[in-house]
Amino acid sequence: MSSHFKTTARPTIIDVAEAAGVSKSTVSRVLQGDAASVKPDTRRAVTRAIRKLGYEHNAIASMLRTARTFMVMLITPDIANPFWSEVARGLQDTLERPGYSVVVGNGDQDSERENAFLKTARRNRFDGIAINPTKIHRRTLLATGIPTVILGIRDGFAGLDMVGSDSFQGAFEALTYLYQMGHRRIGFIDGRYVTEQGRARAQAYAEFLKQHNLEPDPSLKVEVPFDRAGGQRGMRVLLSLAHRPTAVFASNDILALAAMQTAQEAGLNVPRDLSIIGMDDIYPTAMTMPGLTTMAKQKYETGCQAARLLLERIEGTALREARRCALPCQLVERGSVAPRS
Amino acid sequence: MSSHFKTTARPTIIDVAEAAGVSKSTVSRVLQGDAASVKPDTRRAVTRAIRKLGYEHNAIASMLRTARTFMVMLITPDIANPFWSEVARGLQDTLERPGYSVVVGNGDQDSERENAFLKTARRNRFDGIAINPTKIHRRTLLATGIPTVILGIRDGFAGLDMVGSDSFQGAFEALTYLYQMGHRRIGFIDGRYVTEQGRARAQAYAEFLKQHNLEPDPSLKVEVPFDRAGGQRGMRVLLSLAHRPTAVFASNDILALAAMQTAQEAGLNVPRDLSIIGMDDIYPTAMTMPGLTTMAKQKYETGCQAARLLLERIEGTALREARRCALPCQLVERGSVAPRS
DNA sequence: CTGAAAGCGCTAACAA
DNA sequence: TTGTTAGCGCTTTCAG
Repeated sequence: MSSHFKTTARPTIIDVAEAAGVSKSTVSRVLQGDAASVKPDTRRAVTRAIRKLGYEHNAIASMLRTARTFMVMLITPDIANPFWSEVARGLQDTLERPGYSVVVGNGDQDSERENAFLKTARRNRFDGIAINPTKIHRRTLLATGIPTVILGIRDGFAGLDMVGSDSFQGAFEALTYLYQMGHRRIGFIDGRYVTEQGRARAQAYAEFLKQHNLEPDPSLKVEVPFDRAGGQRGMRVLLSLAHRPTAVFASNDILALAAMQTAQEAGLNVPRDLSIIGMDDIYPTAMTMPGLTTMAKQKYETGCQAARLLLERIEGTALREARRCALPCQLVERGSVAPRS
Repeated sequence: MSSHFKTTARPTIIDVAEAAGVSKSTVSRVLQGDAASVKPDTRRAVTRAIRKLGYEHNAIASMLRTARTFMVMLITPDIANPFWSEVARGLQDTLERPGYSVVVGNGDQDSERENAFLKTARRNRFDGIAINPTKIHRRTLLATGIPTVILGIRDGFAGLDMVGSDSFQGAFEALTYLYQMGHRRIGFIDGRYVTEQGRARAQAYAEFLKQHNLEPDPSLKVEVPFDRAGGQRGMRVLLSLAHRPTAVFASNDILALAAMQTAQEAGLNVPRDLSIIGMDDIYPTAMTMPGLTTMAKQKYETGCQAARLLLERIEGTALREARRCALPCQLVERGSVAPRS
């Protein structure tokens, strides 16, 4: 079967105008739903002509004229990462109603790639940008001249709207929860960001120990890269300790899941022998046995909220002040944490 | 800190022309890298002016003129589904090089939503469409007049390029693998599609039984919806059988994972008491204990290949014939299958 | 309430 | 090799 698409010359607003016996301004008016300024009869005639000719509005032409594209660029490290794909979903769903499309760019923690997407956003005159910056600086973002919202709570982005999760609160509550379950010797697998960020969890850990008068034991805290191998290594280190922890908090679910797997492979029963709690609440946490207890970040909601801030900025209804919106993490109990035996 | 973005009037090609003392055509030529037809000196002068003025090419204007947008619409049921986000990644990575941006639309198995995205693609004069159609028909797609590639191997889309996985082969090999591991009594948790598709796996199951002279036992095959609850129910039914299977094949990993969890909750040891194999190879399969053995679909590669076909279609270098590309599934052994004891 | 006219910023013949 | 010219299809004053 041969493949071919109709390449008929599409009718323009002028064709419609002729067919309806009016001027193109009038057609344009009904197209824009300018209700008040077009007589019902005229409107009907135009509508009929539109349908008859199969006319389809050319958004490109109107973009050129109005300098509005209804396009938003979303830049995250990787859309295939379930965390970001959920944020993306929230952003898209919220932006869809008012008619925006979103282009997603995978920055891959790479300066050149992030910049390339920024460039596309500028060249294509996008109306907005939502970005989780890894290698991009505040100045660069401001210089685009395009309304921008930062995904994640980060320092060094003054003057830009920001929405993310309250990691400090999340980590603190995770630790407090373990404490309430009777745990006193709590390990901490700390993901090390490539960038400077992410100190919130470590600060929460320190603060937690202090508040509960727990002796800080350096051997209980292990810093690893933010991936499966890291979680594996972190757990191995903790298991090798003469005086093992009874519970472990990991900076995110990837680490926690890998840690749990590692503990199980070592013959431990989770949560009987060891409790584990993570952070983020990504898709796989419900799939394991036991399910992973975690401090859920509101990923979808983050995307929605980012979209709202961005819309206000684009439409100019926002206050001049940059806003910072930290959504709280919420405990989701699944089964990887038990009272200390 | 107040938020404000420079809203300087951007310089146009004319400003550059003036500054460089040439005509705008010349500027346009160097902008398009029309190397042969611009004297090096002139080119340099223009380049300098561009940099000096901070000129940035206006893609919208050139879209209007050239009728090319370098935009592609990707429509899948849900980008937050790890399966589709991987396909998306492949598509994006491949389309990025030649300068295309991709807008992702979440169809949600909803006719209206799918149609809305198609409409956006038309109004914005997108150059291409990649879609996994759930409620959209061939005619509608053809009528867009936009080069389109179907994601997934499906009937009823004659005349359109198509790329997906060979589910029949995948299912057949999964079953054969179980057979080779000594299993003879093999359960089948069959995901029921909303649409008519997806019979390939059931056909493979039937064919497999026949080839190996295994008596078809209706009680071993249970049809369920394609979600976690389905997998759970499927496994419960199989476990309730007087004569239980020793191995189970599930239509996809979501079902398989839920089934495995259910079996474990029932006190079975996987794979010692029961072997389980899935299909797709989604992200969480590596996170469970044991890891899920599965027939991997080449998701990323599907996206890449779809992009390639689409590019050929857009650039008109493709044959007229529609192409159908079925990528083979590959066995990934993780630990949920063991020889029959 | 409707029409005429002037572009938005760029590309692409066609001349020179 | 470069410039001139005529739009791409739409929106938006400004008149009437």
